[in-house]
This record gives sequence, C-alpha cells and structure tokens, in this order.
Amino acid sequence: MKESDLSPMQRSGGASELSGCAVCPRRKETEWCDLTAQELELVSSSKRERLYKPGELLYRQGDECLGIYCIRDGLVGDRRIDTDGNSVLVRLNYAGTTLGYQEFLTRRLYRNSAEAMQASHVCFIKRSVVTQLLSRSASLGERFLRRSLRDLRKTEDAYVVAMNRSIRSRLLHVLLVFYERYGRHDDRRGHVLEIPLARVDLAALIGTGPETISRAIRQLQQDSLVQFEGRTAYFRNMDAVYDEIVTAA
Amino acid sequence: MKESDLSPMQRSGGASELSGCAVCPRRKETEWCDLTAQELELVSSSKRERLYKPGELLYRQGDECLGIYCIRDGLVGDRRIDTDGNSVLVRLNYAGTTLGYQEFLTRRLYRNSAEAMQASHVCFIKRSVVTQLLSRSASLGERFLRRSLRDLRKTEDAYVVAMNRSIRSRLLHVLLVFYERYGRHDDRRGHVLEIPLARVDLAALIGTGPETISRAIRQLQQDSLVQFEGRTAYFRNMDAVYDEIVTAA
DNA sequence: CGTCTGGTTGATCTAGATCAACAGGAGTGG
DNA sequence: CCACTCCTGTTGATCTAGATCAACCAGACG
Repeated sequence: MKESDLSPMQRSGGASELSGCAVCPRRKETEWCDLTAQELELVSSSKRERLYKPGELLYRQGDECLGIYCIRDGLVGDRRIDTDGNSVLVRLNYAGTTLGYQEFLTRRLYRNSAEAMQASHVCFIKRSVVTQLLSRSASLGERFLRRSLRDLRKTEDAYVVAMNRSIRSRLLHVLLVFYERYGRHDDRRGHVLEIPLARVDLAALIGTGPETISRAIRQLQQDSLVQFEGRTAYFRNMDAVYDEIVTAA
Repeated sequence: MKESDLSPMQRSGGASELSGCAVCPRRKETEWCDLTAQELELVSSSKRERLYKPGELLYRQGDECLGIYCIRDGLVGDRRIDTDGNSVLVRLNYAGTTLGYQEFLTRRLYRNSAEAMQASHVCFIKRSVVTQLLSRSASLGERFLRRSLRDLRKTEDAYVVAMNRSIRSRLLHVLLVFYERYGRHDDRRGHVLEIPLARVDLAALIGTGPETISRAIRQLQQDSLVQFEGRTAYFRNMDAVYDEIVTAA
C-alpha cells in the first residue's frame, strides 16, 4: 500500500467536526465514562481519528502496541491467523468499545489483527496520554478490570459453545446475538436482521469455512426457521429458534 | 453425601499447623503477594482451610459466591456442564492460584464448578475480608486486573487452538504443558511425565470423549512419539513433538 | 467484454462421535 | 478366600458432521 492511498479520510487531532470526546455520543458506554472535563480535553486535543473502510486493518497481529483505539462507530473484528493461514474471528467489537487495552496494559505485541468489518470511525489515543489518565483517575483502572472480566466471561462462553454445539446451532446463536443489536421488528416483514458480516467472516466467526455456512443457511431455510436474502435475514419462527438454542443440538 | 463423610480433614481458621498465610509457601506467587504483615494476619485469622479428595467440589456451578478460594497445594479444574450433560474442563488451576475471583468481583453466581482433580489443600477467605483488603491495598485490585488479563489471554489461545487443531495435536499440546510443570528429565528414562489427570478428564479438557483420547494415545505410541504406561508418559522424541506442535495438523 | 470477488452447489473423504462389548483392578460383603 | 459389582480404560464397528476440492454463477468493475 502506497503512502498516498493510505488515508484519504485521516484527520489529525485538534478542532474538527469529527473530534471532541466531550460530545462523543458513545462516551458514556465506554471505559472513559467518568473522566473530568479537563481530562476529556486532554484526550480530545491529542487523539487522532480516522475512518476505516471494510477490510482495512487498525493494526496487525505482531505489531507493537502504541496506544488505545476507541470505536466511535462501525464494527471491528479481532482476527487471529495461525501458522498455516487459518483465520478465526475471535471477537467482534461494536461502537463504543475500547480496543487493544489488553496489549496496552500488558505491554505486549498485538496478538490479533483488528479489522474493520464495516466502515468504521475510530479514534486513537497514544500511550503517554492513557498512562497519564490511568495515574490520575483511580476509577479508570477499575473500569478496565470490569471490562477484562466481561471479555473473559464471553470468551469462556464462546469456548464452551464451540466445544459442544453443532455449526447450525452456533450459527443460530450468532444470528440471535446480531438480532438483539441490529434487528428490527417490522409489522409487515416480521423480525428482520441486516447481517453485519460477509459470509466468509460469518464462517471465520463460527470457526468453519464458507461452504459449510452456506449449507447451514440453506438448511435453516428448508426448516423454515430463518429466511435469507443476501445479507438480510428474516426470522420466520422466533420461538423455534429460541427452542433450538436452549435445547440440545 | 452424608454430613458425617463430609470432611474428615476439615479445619477451621485460627492457629493450626496448616494455617498461617505468612508462612504459606505459595503466597509469593499469588495476588496476595504484597500484603502487609498486618493484613496477612487478618486473612490468617479468618480463613477456613480444608483438604479435598479428588473429585470433590469446592463449589458448584450456579452457587452463590461467598468469598475467594486459594489453592495451597494440588490441582483444581473449572468444569462447565451444559444443559445436555456435556462436561468441559474450561481451565486447570495449579497450586498458588486464587480461584473464583471473577464471580467474586462481578457478584455473580459461579459459572463453573470447581473440582479437585488431585488431593488438594485449599483455603477460603470470606467476602467481608476480601472487600476490606481491596479497599485498603490499592495494588490488590491491580493484581486482579493482571490476573484477569492473563486468564483472558489463555482462554483466547485455547479457543483458537480448539478451532483449528486436531485432537491429536491438542493432546500433544496439553502433554507438553504438563511436562513443563510436572515433567522430569531422567538420564535413564528420558523425559518422563506423571499425567495429573484421569483419561476422562484429559478428554474433557480437550473437548472430546475418552474413546477418542484412548485412540489418540495409541496413535502417538505407534508413531513412537510418546510412550504411555498408565498415567506415566515417556517422550521418546521430544523434537518431533515440538515440530508437530508448531507445524500444521 | 474479460476479469475478479463473493457466494452457492455438488461430490467425495475423513476425523471424530457414538454405541456396544470387554478387560482389569479395587472394593465390598458373604 | 471367593464371588460380586463398580469403575476406568481400551478396543471394535459403525455412522455422520463437517472439511476439502472443484466447478460454477452473478454482480461489480475496470
């Protein structure tokens, strides 16, 4: 990638219509929720922000961690690629999520790549600033502790699910998770969901290949549980879906 | 289980030859490593300790969390059982590990059962005491943050491995982990390992059934990588083992 | 109008699950 | 001391979910 294509939308800190943590609509959901006005100003004035196109990487597995990323809008996946090229989506990070805090705090190299799954608006706060904040605000550390505990809990659950549920069941599971976040109930069309991922990524998230996902989808349609049209999913029988999640398979 | 068999070895806190956190050989490896003498006395005088036989539970998935457990000696597994009876060993906790901190800090019900995999000597510190310590010692919170980050990292790795390595490869992997902790190099017998788990539990750890483990073991013997005699394993060709771990399969 | 990319389908192969039998202790009780 | 059952582990036979390889199709894009 040449320097010139690097970032048509890149902006540096300071005053810009994109900037201003104080007015960031997501701030209240983040670890930064109880910073003082002064501290916010410190962040606002030093951060960099940027829009990423789908597929672009915020950082690459193995890179050194220079600070912390904060997703203002969009969707970013943690992707791990192992020695034989096998790629797994370890986790999805939604708007309002602080990214890379783990490597930041433990001072290690990034263990996953962070990839924009949708067009995403992301801020970057450099190490020195975060360090300052951590030393000033006692509660910030605690926020990160809670966050880490939550991530641990989720990863543990994902592990158990992966161990003993079928692909079909896991697919239903993630669809349901997506529905809770992005879904709509429309009187005409019923439960509708715009799936935020391409099939390949859906596959990587579940831990399989695109062919298998494709087949699983067809199955769900044949059993008239969920109907698919491109990236749009219609839940035909929500009760049956819930049933199948809690029960075996 | 009748009340009378419950705990022949149970001891209550106070002065006993088992007690005394100040002299606990494991303390330096734990989250409690930099408590003051006074704080240690507080813990020592209020804790309960007990020996658990293999198979016994410290607590049960779904139970309320009343405090924190600390493994002085032995081996304790976090076991998760899902609706259809499928049991998975999510993690192993070695001597010197603080157990149940997650549920303690988030005030939730236990999400896994804690089961002694070997005879284990375990201390219990009740909620009120831990809360006191947390409010006094600033570094204790940070220790738990680091611990949580480490657990997260490990679980994430386990997840990725489970997603794209074969059973055989995963078995080799855990054997190697065990070797690093329990293994010996003997001039006569080479690399020897006393496996700390029964086959069923080895299976639950890897996420399969005992039959499959049995076959995988036989395979490793046929390929003369590892030799087995009951719970003892002899690594015949350590280089080949490492090879297979880093390379594909 | 070719080429590319993302997705679907078909055919085939295999790792691993599942079911069933069995073998060696280890305890228990007569 | 033997007969019994219980428990753990091993083996065999079979079945299937899912991986893998290959072709193909439709829309996007230069």
